[in-house]
Amino acid sequence: MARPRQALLTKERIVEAAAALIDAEGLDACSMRRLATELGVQGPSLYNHFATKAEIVDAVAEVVVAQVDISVFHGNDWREALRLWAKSYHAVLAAHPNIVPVLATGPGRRPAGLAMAEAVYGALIDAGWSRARATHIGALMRYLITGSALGSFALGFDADPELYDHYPHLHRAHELAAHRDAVDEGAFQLGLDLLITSLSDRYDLGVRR
Amino acid sequence: MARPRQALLTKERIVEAAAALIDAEGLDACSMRRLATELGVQGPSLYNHFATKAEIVDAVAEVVVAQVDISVFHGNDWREALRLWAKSYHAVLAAHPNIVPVLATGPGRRPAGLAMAEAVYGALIDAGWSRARATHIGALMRYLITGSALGSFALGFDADPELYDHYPHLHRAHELAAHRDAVDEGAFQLGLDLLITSLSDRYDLGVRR
DNA sequence: GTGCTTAAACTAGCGGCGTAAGTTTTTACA
DNA sequence: TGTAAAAACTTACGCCGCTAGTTTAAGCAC
Repeated sequence: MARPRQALLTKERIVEAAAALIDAEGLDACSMRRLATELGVQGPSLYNHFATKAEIVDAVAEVVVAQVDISVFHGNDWREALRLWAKSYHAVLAAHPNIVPVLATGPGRRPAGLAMAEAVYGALIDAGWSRARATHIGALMRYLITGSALGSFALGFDADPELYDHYPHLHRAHELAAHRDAVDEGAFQLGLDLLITSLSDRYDLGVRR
Repeated sequence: MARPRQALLTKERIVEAAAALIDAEGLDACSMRRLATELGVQGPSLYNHFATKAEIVDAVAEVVVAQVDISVFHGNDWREALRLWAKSYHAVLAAHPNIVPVLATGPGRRPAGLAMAEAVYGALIDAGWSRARATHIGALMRYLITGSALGSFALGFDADPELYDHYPHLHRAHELAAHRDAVDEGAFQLGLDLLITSLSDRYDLGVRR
């Protein structure tokens, strides 16, 4: 087939298919040939629309980050805004866990990531935090959110019960996987609570740097 | 060459070379052929000592985690122990950043990882935290530590100043990379402080579940 | 309308990847 | 001393990202 009368591919179609493939089968499954197959096309044809595979994956990351609600930074106290944003971010990553390793390396040049950084940092600055502290708080929130999204704590423990025979306190660790949601959600909620309440305490004491 | 009079490879030599290669050039550079070359051997020879590449990488992760100081859980108050352990863990990961993605998926079946989980969880249980809360706190610490080790927050922002023209609060974001250590260390220290002091407050109030 | 440039598909192929299979030689033990 | 296991080798398979060159259609200038 040479150039078709109607283009088979668009950037949007490619990104959509890549996102679906990554969600369904993981980053490794999303090879250029496989992705092309999903789109009914040969592998190298994708290079007519993206220069590299990294650009495609980046575009997927972009649409995922764009789903995070940053409107909460308007009209809310910085504490409440931070909490709502973190929950939204966490929920988005929970819905697309396979792309998290890409996001964990930072906003890079992605508009949605930069817009999010702008919103978070701006809100903290406007609240009166020093530039250094606002940066730290932003980084810290990212550590918590991506750290929790990156690998399930509960699933990090092998399910083989015998493995824990020699670790007296871990004798029920093989049950963690069954309570995955409660464990991982509970830890995230606790972390968010602890961080925001203690930041709030400092703030109220006037310690903003 | 057939079987040599003196074995060219041992598990230890392979793991040592793999660790050095990963530290120096990253996970991607550590291919079976490349690793074999470093050891003066052909690629498939490695399979006489390890069944898969994953086993080699896992062994590297094991020796890295084994460097974390878990002796601090003996003879220290749980708060102080947690703080000292977290700093040690953080320092180890900072010294071997390229292996962090492997650790971030959890202890799996690695003895050092399990021993660490045992020490942390055991200390929290012994201090009087409920099983659920001890699990949450352990997970939370891992989120903070691996989250901060995984990707530098400071380096996550592209160095191109023009990129930030349309983000009023980010106009100095391109300078972050230059202060990478201060930013990343400051955020981690802040997070550790906030988490431990607020956990300590709850604990002192008798809220241990 | 004709001709030129560009776009978007194709096929073929390069070097690298993890790993399987089979070969050769040495070592260790019955 | 004969045999089995160990540890190196070579060869090869099917993936991978990506490049080069080809073909045909589309869009635009004159």
